Amino acid sequence: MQLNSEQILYHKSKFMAKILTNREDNYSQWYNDLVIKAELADNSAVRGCMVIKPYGYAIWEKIQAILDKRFKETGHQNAYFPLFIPKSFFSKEASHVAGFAKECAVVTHYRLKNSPDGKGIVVDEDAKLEEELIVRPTSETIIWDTYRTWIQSYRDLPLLINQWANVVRWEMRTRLFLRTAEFLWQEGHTAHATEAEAQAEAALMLEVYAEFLETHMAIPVWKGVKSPNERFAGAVETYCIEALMQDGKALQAGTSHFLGQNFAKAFDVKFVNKENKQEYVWATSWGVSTRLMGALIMAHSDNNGLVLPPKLAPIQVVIVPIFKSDEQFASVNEKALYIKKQLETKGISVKYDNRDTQKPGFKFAEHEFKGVPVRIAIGPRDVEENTVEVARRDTLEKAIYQITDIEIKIEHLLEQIQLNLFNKAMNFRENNTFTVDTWDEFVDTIEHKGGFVLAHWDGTPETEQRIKEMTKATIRLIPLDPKKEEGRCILTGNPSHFRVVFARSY
RNA sequence: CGGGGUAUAGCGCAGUCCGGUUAGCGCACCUGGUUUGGGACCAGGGGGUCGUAGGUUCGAAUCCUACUACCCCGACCA
Repeated sequence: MQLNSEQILYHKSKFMAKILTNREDNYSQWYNDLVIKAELADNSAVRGCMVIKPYGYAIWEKIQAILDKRFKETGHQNAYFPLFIPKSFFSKEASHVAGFAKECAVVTHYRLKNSPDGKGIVVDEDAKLEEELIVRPTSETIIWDTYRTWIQSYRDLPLLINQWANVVRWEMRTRLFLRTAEFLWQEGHTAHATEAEAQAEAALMLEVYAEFLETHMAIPVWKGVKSPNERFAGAVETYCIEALMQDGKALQAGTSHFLGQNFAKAFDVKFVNKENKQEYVWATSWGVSTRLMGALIMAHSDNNGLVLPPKLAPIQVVIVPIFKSDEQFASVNEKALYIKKQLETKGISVKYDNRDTQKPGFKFAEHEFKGVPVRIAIGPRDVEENTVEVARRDTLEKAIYQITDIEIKIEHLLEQIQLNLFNKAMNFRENNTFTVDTWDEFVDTIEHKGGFVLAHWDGTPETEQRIKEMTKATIRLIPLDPKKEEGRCILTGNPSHFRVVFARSY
C-alpha cells in the first residue's frame, strides 16, 4: 500500500494551497518556504530577528528538555547571568574581543524623550551611560568576572554551570534559525582545578551533543577539533560536531571549547590548591543553539514538507476520524479515543484531530506538511473490521493495522521511523563523503559534488586561508583520532600525516 | 556594506510602461445549505490610508524625489 509519486504530485498540483518550492530547484527557497509554511518561525518586524511560532518553539522545548536532563545528569546546574555586559569586560581577553567586536550591539543610552518638533520620540542625549553596555554575544566575560567571587578554594571546584539564554550577534546576513541576529541557546561554563579535568569536561560535553544529535535528531555527526582559523575567540582548543545537510553543505551543530586559563587570567580567577598555593583555574564553555532547528529541518525534510524524527516531534501521532453520519462519527469517535488512550499509556504524544471544520484530506495534507511522523486514519470500514489505516511520514507508506495491541505496534513503528531517518541521513553522508589527493580533484569535488571532502593539508593557517579564498571551502574539522596516512597537501604539496575534513558550510 | 529585486486585503498576485468610473483576481475568512476513506461544492458576504513622506497634476496605485522594510547574491559568522 504505497502512495506513488505520481499520485502525490496529482494531489499537490490539483489542490495544493501551500506551495513548497522544489528542493532540487532552489534549496534556500525550499528551506525558507518550509520554515514559514510549516509554521516554525516567521521573519519579524526587527531586521534579522525571527519570531519562533508555537510549533517551532515546541520542537525547541523538546530539544531543551532532553539536553537539560543530560546536563543535569552530568552534574551541571542552571543559572542566569545578565543580558548586558560592561564594555570594559570585553577588552580583557584580547582574542575574545577581536572575535566578537564586529558584531556587538551596544547600549549607549537609558532614556527616551518626546522629540522637540513634537513628532515621535528621540534618544535623550542627557541620558548617556557612563559605561556603555554590550548586549551579550556570549557570556564568558560576565561569567568569569562573577566566578572570581565564587571561587576561592579547590573545594569550590569544579564549578559546573549552564545557562539557557538569548544572545545577539549583529550578523550582516541572516537566515531563519541558521543565522539570526538574536538567537536562543544554552551555554555551559565550567571551572576546574586541573587542565586534564577541563579537557575531560570539554570532551564529555562534545559527546553529549554528538549523542543527542544522533539518537534524538537522527543526524549523524563527525566529531573533531577546529583548525586555528575556525577556533572560538579566546579558546585554546575548539571541539565541534559537524553535520551534512541535503544540499551537500556542512553545518556546525555544536561546539565545546577548552579555554585553558585564558579567561581565568583575564579575570583573575584563582583558587588555593591543597598545597595552599594560588593557581589559575582551568575553563571550558560549550553551546548549542536554535541553529539545531535549521539542522533538523534540512537533514530530513522533503518536497512534501517537514519530516520530524519521532523523538523531537511535538505531535508523534495524529488520529484523523472519517465519517459521514452522526452515528458513524459516534462509533469512529469511540474507537479513536480508545486508540489515543492506548497510545498515551506508552507515553506517545497524540493529537486527535476531530475538527469538524476541515475534511480528512485537508488534515492529511496539513499534518504531512508539518512532519507528523505517524498518521492514523479511522473510518466506518475500520470500525467494522477493527482496523486503522497507518501512514508513516518518512516513507509515505500506508498500511492497515489491526487495533489489537495498537500501542505496541505504533511504539515500534516510531522507533523504526527514528532509525530509518538516521540511516537515511547516514547513507547520504557516506555517499557524499569523498577522498581526494589532487588540487584539481579537490576543486572539482567541492564545486560539483559538495559534501565532505577528505584531503591532506600542510597544517598551516595560511594554506587553509588560501583554500578558502579559492574554493569557499573550509576545514570543518580535524579528526580527533586521525588515521596516520602520509600524503601531500593538496594545495602546497608539503608533507601531511593525516587527512582533514573540508566542506563548504553554513 | 556592495550588486540585484520586491512593496496593492491575512497570504499569493494582476493593474503601474501609456495617470481618468466604485482598485480587481485566486486562496484564506464569515453566514447558510449540501458534503466528509487524500487539500469539497453552491449561494451570499466582510475586509484596502495601494510601504512612508513629499512633489507634479483638474485628477496619482500609476509620473518624479527622498526614505524605510523585506527577499536574493556576495564579503563576515554559530
